[in-house]
Amino acid sequence: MKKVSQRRISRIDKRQRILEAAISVFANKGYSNATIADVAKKAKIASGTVYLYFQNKDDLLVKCMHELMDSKLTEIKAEIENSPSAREAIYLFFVKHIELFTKNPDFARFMVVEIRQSAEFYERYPSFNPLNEYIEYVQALAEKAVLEKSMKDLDPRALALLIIGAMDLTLTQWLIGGQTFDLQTMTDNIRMILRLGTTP
Amino acid sequence: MKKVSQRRISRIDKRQRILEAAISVFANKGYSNATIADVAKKAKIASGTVYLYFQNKDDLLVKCMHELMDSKLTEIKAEIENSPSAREAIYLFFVKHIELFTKNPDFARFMVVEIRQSAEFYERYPSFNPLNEYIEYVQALAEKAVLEKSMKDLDPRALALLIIGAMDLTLTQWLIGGQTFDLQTMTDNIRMILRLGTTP
Amino acid sequence: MKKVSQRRISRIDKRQRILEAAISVFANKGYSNATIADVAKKAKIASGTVYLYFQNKDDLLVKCMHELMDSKLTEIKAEIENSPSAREAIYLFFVKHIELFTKNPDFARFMVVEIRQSAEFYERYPSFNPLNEYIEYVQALAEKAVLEKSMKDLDPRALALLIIGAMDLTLTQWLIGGQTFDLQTMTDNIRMILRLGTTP
Amino acid sequence: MKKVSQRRISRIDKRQRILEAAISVFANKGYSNATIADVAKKAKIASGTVYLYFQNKDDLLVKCMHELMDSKLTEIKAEIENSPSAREAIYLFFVKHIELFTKNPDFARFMVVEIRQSAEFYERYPSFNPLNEYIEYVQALAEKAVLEKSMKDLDPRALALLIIGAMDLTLTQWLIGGQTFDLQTMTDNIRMILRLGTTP
DNA sequence: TATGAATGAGTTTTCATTCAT
DNA sequence: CATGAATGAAAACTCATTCAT
Repeated sequence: MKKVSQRRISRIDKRQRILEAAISVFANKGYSNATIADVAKKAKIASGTVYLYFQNKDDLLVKCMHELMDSKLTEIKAEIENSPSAREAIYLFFVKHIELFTKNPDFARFMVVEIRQSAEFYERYPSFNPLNEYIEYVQALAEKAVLEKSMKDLDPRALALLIIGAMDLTLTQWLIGGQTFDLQTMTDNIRMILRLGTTP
Repeated sequence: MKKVSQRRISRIDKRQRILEAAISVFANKGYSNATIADVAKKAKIASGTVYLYFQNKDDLLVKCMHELMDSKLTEIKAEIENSPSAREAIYLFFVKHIELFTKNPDFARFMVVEIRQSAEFYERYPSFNPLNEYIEYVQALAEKAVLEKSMKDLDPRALALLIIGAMDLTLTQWLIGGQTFDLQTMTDNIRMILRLGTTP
Repeated sequence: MKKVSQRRISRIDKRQRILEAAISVFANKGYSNATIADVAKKAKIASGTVYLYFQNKDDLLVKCMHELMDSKLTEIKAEIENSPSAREAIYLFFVKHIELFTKNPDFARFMVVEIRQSAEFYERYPSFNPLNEYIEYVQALAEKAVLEKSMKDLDPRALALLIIGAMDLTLTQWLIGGQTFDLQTMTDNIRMILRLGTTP
Repeated sequence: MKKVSQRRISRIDKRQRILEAAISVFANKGYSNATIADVAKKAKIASGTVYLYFQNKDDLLVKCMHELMDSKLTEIKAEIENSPSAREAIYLFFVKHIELFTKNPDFARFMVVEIRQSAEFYERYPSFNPLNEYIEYVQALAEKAVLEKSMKDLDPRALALLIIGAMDLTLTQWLIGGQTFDLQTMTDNIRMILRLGTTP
């Protein structure tokens, strides 16, 4: 309402615009081949401006990661919070994730391609493991499912890796294969696996 | 024994030395951050020599990929060919893969990190999808397992993506987490999942 | 006076400075032996800056050519426009050209040496024939002279090639011979030839 | 007849083959863009072999120059030695030169393009001025013609530069223009000029 | 805040030249 | 004499980052 807060909003907007531009550019050209000038052009700002919002190119990548993963995880969580069981929640997690990322191939490309970086990158940014939150969330759901007895007694972390690994590779193949791919079969099979060995 | 054959052997050796150096360097610094000079230094040759064996840096990456994937797939196949059932073969595939790559972290790092490249890279090298052979092989095993009735009736391709996706993410987390990770739990759970819904 | 116009002027200045540096460097080392670093050093800028004003080294050469030929041709035209006859204009063209280029040996060297490029260069830059304008201009003068009856009935194009060919080789020999060369004799003889076979 | 002399012949042949290959390659790609490997390939020898016959790439260029200019000058001289007058000899010199070089565009290209080298090149190879012999020969003919009174009293050196300059530029334009060019007109005009101001 | 011109370090790639065979 | 694999110096070009405006 006040000018100041309007300004702040505009500042946030600009930061957001840069992040979105960066995700798109990184997704399509790859982090190393993308230039700050590319990002600036897409965000319709001068390249120097990027450095008013982010420390450097690496920092921009890390912030893109968190931005994307956090916001998507929040969206997905919201959509599955009313699931009847933890098992169903895991299934829905898979489905919603696939839905969300196939709707926006740039996000999918970014997640699948850029999330893996060199060993050196991990050393430089030790906190950088954007999949962790994902894994931990699914792991928590799996723990709940086991307690609920809605699922066979599998190790929760193992289950989380299985689900997210499958999700990730499914998206990868969908992207590489020119997006011709039967995603439905994949989700059906995941549901079936989750039900295996349980009574209902 | 003859000069000629000695030369040819040494030529093959040199090519191999370059490939191995490249895999190691790419694994640790990432493809884009690695320089041809790094690779040459590691292979103990002059940097120009790399270009006698490979067209350019991209070509070197592609050849590393094929070299690594083909040779490892061959090794794994050899080890599991006497499995009592296709189901067991799939399980062993998982185990052997994990074994083989954790024994050589450079290979693991190379596989999980460098196998993903930008959309532009895939457009430039349409044949570049090194996981394809892996997926197809596991898919074939899955088809056999379903026929054998040793496994529940899951879609073979879906199962292949599940297995390899899990394998890939397991290795990724193992690498990122500083190689402290209970791989045994993971393999046990995979075996359990493969057995789910079957009689024996 | 305003900042903006100052900037623009300084931009044009810089482009011009690069062109002049390039002409000098190319003239002395030859296009292929000259490096962008040489040019930048002479222009007192960073080498990357060259690429803000020119696409690449070839482009820089082509632009030097046009810059030099166009500006010199304009200068010469201005000096001979009041000639009493077309025949005299041709003679003056020769004299002024020699004067202009001997005053600045870099230009001369650039013109006689760099104007010839490989067959490949002409294929890549089909518009690149900087002598064309020169030839066409003299040809036009020759046509006029024939109409004026101030000259014998020679083919205008042939005459243009004769004049410019002589001019070019004269400069070449003057340059190679360490600039000891009787240019006066040459111009006198050209005048005499132009008069041959005419009444006055 | 003896083995030894046969060998020597084969040595000379190989040297000749290299020279011819070099002229062709230099003519088409330009000296700087041509590689020793190109030349060797064209001469069907190994690249190292070039260095058994020539000191280095520069030396090869200089030797090509001399080879070409000397042999062609000799040919032309032989063809015009029976001319009725020195004036006619000059005219024939022009005609034969054009004939000889248009018959072999590689030679023409080489002569017109590669004969001009950077100032640095002339400094490194002070004896390198392949046109000199040409000029001196025509100059001598001109002196004779003046004595014979078959030509107007022009400075012989000036006339030589005029003739050879015209010749050179005529070839240049013929080459650049894709070899569509009326050479006959040019030679006719040269003859006319040579006759100007003389009685017969 | 925002700009975008300038910088110059860093990288891929080429190729003349050498030398072991 | 002939070979051609290996070398490594050199050069075009790119781009993250800075800073004067």
